[in-house]
Amino acid sequence: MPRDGTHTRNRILDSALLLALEKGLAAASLDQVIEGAEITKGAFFYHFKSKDELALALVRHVAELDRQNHAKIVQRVEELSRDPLQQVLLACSLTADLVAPSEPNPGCLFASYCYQGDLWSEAARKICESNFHEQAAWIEGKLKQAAKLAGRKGKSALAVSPAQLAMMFHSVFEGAFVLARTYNDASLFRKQVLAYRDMLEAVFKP
Amino acid sequence: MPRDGTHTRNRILDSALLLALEKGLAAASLDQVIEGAEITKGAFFYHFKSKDELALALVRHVAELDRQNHAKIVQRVEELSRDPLQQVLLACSLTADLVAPSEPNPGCLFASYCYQGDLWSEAARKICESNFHEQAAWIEGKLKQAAKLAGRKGKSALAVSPAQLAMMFHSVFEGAFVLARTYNDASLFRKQVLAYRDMLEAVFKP
DNA sequence: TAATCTATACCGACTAGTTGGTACAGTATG
DNA sequence: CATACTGTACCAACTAGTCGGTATAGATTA
Repeated sequence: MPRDGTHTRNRILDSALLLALEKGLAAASLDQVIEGAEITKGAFFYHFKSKDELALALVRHVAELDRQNHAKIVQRVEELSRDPLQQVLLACSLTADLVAPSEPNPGCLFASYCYQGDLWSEAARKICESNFHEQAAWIEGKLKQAAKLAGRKGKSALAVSPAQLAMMFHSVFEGAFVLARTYNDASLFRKQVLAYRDMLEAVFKP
Repeated sequence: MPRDGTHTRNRILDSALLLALEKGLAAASLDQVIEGAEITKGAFFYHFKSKDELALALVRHVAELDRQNHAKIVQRVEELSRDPLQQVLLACSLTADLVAPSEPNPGCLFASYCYQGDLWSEAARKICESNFHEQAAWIEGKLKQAAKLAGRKGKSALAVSPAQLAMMFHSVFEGAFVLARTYNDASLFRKQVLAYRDMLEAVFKP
């Protein structure tokens, strides 16, 4: 099938993502990316004109997958419940299941990039920020609705603002990966995301 | 002052730390470390026999600073309050002040290492794990005391276990750095750590 | 329908520069 | 005289990136 290059392109992206999560894309040489994709140097430079371009294409690729995943979770959660707080709690549970405990290098490409100055271009940063913001805005909106509902039932102000709670989702999400790697225990990711969910519930429930 | 080599050694460590937080130590060349330390190649290899050895010495160095800092916070906090929950909350506040909002590259060396496979040796991992564990164990102990105290006053079980709450400190701590870098806003670190504190309080208070 | 042309997809040898690391002769200090 | 360097020259291995060439599929032409 010499006509369709998307197959090769995707192989390159897959290989690069694997290496990026294992050792960081900056530390991975093009030769390693090429070897992983089982192609040749010529093929690589046919699809990407530089390593920087690959790096940017990779964040774009991952950001798109992340966006789709979030959309799927939102859709699923809207089907499962009408209560905004329950929707957020369910979304946390679904996110916790995202990472299989057997995964060898659980991690987030965004975090990997942001600790590697060379790849952390303004363009890459904006892509990550945009993804974070979109998801945080969804959570924040739901939590504001939940706060309003709780208010009608005669509740006092929240201990933490919906905006900070929403952002904390990503703090815990990203931090949980660091924890999992540091303690060498992939199951910690799941546990921490679920702990965040329980904490969220506690802030609203009482 | 040719008798004391610790000065030069510290200059190398400082230069390496700066570069590690800016672009990752793997991406930083020895020539850059040497230039930053304002020494020569000869001097570098007099003190460290390889880049790997520098990397390990650097985690050790940072881990020691971190340990000292934690000890200082614990001491300060024990002076300020006798209540275990208040002690933890105060410790969070002091930690939030750790990072100046003007800092150019706020971040954690441990997180930087753990996303750069080459540096993430088992030795380095254990050093990070040990630091994390020591601090989490302190928080967990305090929270268990706090839970017991609250129990005497007729409280029900906690929404989240002290162990998970204690680990979440590092999740939020590490995640907050990623957030600060992604949103390009160093003040987010402080806000997230304080939000964690408020959430902790909410879990215990009601 | 065979010959020619064109674009896409890919190969792999090659190069110029950088990397971590070595070697070693010299110097200043306590 | 040992310690703590400076300075420079050097090396093999690796790096990103280049370049001329090839194979194939499909459209155009004779």
